[in-house]
Amino acid sequence: MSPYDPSAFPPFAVTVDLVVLTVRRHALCALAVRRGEPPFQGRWALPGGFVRDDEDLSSAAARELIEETGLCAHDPADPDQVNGAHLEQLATYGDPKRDPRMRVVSVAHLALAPDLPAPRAGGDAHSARWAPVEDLLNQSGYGREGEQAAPLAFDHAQILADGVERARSKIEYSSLATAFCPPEFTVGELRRVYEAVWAVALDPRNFHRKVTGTPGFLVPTGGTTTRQGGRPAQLFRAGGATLLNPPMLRPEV
Amino acid sequence: MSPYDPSAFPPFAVTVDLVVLTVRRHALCALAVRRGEPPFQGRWALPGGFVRDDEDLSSAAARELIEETGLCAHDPADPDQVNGAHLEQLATYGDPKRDPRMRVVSVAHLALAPDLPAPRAGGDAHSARWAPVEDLLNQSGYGREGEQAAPLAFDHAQILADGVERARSKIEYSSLATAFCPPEFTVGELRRVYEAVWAVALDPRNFHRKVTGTPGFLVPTGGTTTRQGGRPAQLFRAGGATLLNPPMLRPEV
DNA sequence: ATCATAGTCGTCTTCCTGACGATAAACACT
DNA sequence: AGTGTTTATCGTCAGGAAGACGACTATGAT
Repeated sequence: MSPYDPSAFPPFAVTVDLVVLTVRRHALCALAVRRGEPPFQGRWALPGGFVRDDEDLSSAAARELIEETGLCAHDPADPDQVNGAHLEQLATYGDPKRDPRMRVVSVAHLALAPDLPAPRAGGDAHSARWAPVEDLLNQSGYGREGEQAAPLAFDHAQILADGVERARSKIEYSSLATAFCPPEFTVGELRRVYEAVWAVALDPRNFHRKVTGTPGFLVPTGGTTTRQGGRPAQLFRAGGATLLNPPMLRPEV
Repeated sequence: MSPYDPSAFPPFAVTVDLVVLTVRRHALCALAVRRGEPPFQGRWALPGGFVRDDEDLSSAAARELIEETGLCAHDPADPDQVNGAHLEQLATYGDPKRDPRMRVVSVAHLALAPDLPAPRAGGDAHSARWAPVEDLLNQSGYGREGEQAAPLAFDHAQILADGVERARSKIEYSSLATAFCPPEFTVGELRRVYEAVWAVALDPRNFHRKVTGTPGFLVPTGGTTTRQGGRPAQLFRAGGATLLNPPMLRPEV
């Protein structure tokens, strides 16, 4: 058996699927596209597509992210950044039966983005929308417009759940929560990100002490804002630190 | 373009590669096999192989693990356990140039095993051995027998480095370090695992207080042992807890 | 002027950790 | 038996971090 013999190994299709998360209206939301073709025609799914012949996995994920969200450019110098959004590999899903058409291995990626304008549909999708992850994962619940929420296509509910769990745990020990914020943000906005992702309420005073006291997490820009009403707040940028030590503590219960 | 048209997507070969870690003689070691065929003939590589047509990724990883280490059985009830060893997906590597022969996407898995007998060679490998990860990653160093250590084949040095980093961080906040221990072990043995994986020295008294004080981490079996010389130590089994809260703290520097 | 809303600074208590002293129980010597 | 060595285990103390929460500040709305 020659190592070059193509019959020596079974051929697979390889795709990337994207869990794109953002925080809108105090809720953690994911990008979902409606499938225009069978199987699962008309059902919601995660955006994704085939990896091209000469393309790295991360490049394919960045390309799909740009296509689906309209983010403009990818800085090749930082493979984890796509125009302000964070992008990382999540996990790979390869159950032989996960796609009824053929053997497909999907390399899922996780993207965290600030609140973006309404998504544009692309590819084989009839439409795309930001949906609260709670609605997408809770198939017995109802969507925003009162429609019965059907479960996501393929194994995308599992992929989404894994992505949400990754995001929830990663903002504990890294500064990734800032990826959900615009370039300049207030402590309160950052706190609302944590509250939305973890679905908990945090004490504003202890949160303020923690994030401003962690070296390298936040850098004051000097400006202030009144975006949220109330007393004006200092504006910050994300500092250079990526790992928070000690970490943010997620409340019990 | 029909969704069933095989020319609509490029075909890939999909493999699993294994980072199998264990602790031997106070050092973190990985399983390496010597390649018997080109490319990289004669070089050390991680064990691995093609995913079969009807096989899940985790099944393929478990099969390779059993083939390479001689572990006897896989309990389908717990997909993270292979006869005492822990197995989890690590990451997927798909650079178009990572294999000079063809387009190969490799789904790397991480296995943590107690000290096993000398490995048996299998598949296309001339031989297999446990090697300190430091030797395998430090291509300018020398191996145990004084031989010049060549870098690992393909991108396996990167995969191994990622696996080691995963193991190092995961024993901080999970009870996974017990996967490096036999079914019954002492606090001292567990401490030597942490010391080997992190390559640090830990205070035996504080370590003892920490692990025995964390609920669900360790369960006393009632027995004692004198395996290491000195005063007999209590024997423990791994408790049900998987997440350690608060985590073990890795010393700075 | 008063209220509602946010932001920011402090205080107090509790818990956890790191540093390290002291004791206990085995073995290897002499 | 006695002494030293090794490892295990318990205790004490000081410092740091986090939760609970009081107090004050600066805006806009009524």
